[in-house]
Amino acid sequence: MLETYGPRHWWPAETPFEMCVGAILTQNTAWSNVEKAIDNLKSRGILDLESMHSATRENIAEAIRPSGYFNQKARRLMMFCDHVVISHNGCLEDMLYQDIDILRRELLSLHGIGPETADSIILYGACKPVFVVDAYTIRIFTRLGLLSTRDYHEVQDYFTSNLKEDTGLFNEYHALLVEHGKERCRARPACRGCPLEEGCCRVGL
DNA sequence: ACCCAGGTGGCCC
DNA sequence: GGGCCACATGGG
Repeated sequence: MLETYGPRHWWPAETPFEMCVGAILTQNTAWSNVEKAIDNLKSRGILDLESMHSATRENIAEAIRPSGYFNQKARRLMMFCDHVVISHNGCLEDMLYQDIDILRRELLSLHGIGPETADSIILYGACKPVFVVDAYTIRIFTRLGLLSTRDYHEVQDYFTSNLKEDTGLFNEYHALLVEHGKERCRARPACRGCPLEEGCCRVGL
């Protein structure tokens, strides 16, 4: 995948806060829609912790409308901001640079942040070695016959017990799996990220 | 007119 | 623990 696609340079964000916002906005949503939402937040001047924390829910919701689930996600973003302000004196870095297990439990305690969003923030926001599992990862490895469970932590254990614990490796691997998973199958367009047929995708297996 | 997208939480059994 | 549902916009 690395040879085919090249380094992905993830996460596509200019600040840790923007990274966290993107992680929430991309839940079950195409990244192209998230980009529109991020641009709207930026042009409204509410893509930093203090500004978003003091913004109204309506203003946030209107800005992120293109990313879908905008009412739900506006609340989730506000709760994330509230948490950083209340529990970390408004300093996101203080939150991110904690012990990795403490940070994970803290993120999971927030409404609307589940295992994938939490791990994305830990890997790409805090730069700590946690393997991120998503729908593409499960689909690709199930098709390869290497996975027989869809349980998040069982899948995660499969990777972390077979890979060197390395932030750079985990960063690139997950990003490449997403790139591969998005690729449309040449033979059968309905099939994405299918590694099973000759010439089906750009990655030969 | 479909189907899917870098999930999560609630509810049911 | 697993199976369904709501949440919502935009692109193929």
